[in-house]
Amino acid sequence: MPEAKKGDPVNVPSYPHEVLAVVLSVRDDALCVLLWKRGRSPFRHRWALPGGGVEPTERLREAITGHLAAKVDVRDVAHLEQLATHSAIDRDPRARVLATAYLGLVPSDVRPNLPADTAWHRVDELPDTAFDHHYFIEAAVARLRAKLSYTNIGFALAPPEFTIAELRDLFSAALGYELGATNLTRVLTRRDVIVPTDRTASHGQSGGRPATVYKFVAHELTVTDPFAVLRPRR
Amino acid sequence: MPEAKKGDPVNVPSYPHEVLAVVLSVRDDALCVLLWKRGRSPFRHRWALPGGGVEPTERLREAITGHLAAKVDVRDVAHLEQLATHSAIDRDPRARVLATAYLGLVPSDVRPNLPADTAWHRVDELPDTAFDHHYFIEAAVARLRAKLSYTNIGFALAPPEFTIAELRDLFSAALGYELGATNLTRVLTRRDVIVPTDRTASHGQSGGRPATVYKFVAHELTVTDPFAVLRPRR
DNA sequence: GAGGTTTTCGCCTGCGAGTCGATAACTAGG
DNA sequence: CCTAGTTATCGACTCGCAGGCGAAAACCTC
Repeated sequence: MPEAKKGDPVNVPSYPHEVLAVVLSVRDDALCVLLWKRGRSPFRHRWALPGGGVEPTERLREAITGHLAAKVDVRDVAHLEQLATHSAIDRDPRARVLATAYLGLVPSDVRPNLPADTAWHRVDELPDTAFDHHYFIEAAVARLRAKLSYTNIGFALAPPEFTIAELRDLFSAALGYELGATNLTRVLTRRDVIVPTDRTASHGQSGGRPATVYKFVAHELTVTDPFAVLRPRR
Repeated sequence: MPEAKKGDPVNVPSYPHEVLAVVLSVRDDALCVLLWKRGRSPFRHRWALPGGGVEPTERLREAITGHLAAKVDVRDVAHLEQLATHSAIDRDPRARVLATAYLGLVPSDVRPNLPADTAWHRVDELPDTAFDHHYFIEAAVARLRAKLSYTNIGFALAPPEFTIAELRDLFSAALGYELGATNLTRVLTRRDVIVPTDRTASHGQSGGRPATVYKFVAHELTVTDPFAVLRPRR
């Protein structure tokens, strides 16, 4: 319970506050979310987002990073951004708890050792989830899909290096619909989001021309300016 | 202090939580934010965002709506959306206080009667602000400017009816740069964001052809799909 | 009705998205 | 070693929308 340090005391009400993470990743050609099966009431045996409380010395981002460490190696989370804060009075039947959710992304090539009660679930076949967690999941998926179109956020879903075919499959899985490899390549290279390396991959598949290996230019989020509309005159 | 109601108690720490509002509007051809001059320490005489605590019966949105009622007529706020939650340990020198900020928009034609300690400030000439409030303001301005390009959010800044010239001035002020009226009209009409009415405005100016009066089609936020990239194949 | 002012329309440019087919570059099997 | 099969990549094309400019329209005032 924090105490006033100096000046007039702060006179705003306090509430328990938790952080949650919607960790998304592409597994087996489908966009998946990391869920954890609750062992205790309420919502016993229902699937829930990983998360927990915030220590007095932690900021929200540090708190969710700490809670995730128990599930996946922290270095596996390639991107983490705040999503939203929910405040419905009865979102937790036990007491009023405010919740701030984060969106986390894990590249498709990392295969964290998950605890027994934790598993990936396809976002298009979600089980019943605990509390209001499905709202957070929907918001996270919508945000990811939107940002795939106008940012380089794909870097957080893809392996360090990949072929165009792999990237197309990755984007198709994340977006939920098929798309053409030709155009994907042109768009992402013209925007300087991806670049070809000088190597090729024999791909292990049944023959065929070896594919050029590509990589993302940056591993921090950059935005391709949203629209050509409403640009500065002249 | 809320108590456990049923099941195992919630065991996550509590923190004072406040809501803040970044209320933006175009005044005198400039994008402005509504600020309030603090009368007490800390940050005495510095400008701060309106806001306050959250009552146990209120959700965050209801709380900020209530606090805003003291400054502007609630019906004047044409759009309200959550921005972000800040959690820096010492963002308030008195105690640790979490803060959730909202973005509010007020049409340029409404002129609320402001209390004596409250005023509009141009966002390009901000005074020193209290706490971490300038971060919220920067985020709000960036969000508004981005959304002007790919949503119909202009409805919340514009009067119910307007001419193209007025709308161009409004967008120019909000975006911070000049733009052409021709293209603005075409883009917004093609997207069905604005429609012409059957009336014209003599405009009160020094002669000239009367301008067609336009209006926004919808008064709720709608999104023009973000990009043509990465569209479904076929 | 003449001159000035402002809006609006039509035509032009250009670029990026998207498609399709042709060609390149390999593997496997005779 | 040659051929058939497979996959990747490139080039040529279409199309729709952003953006600009100038001419014409529609008013006002004197």
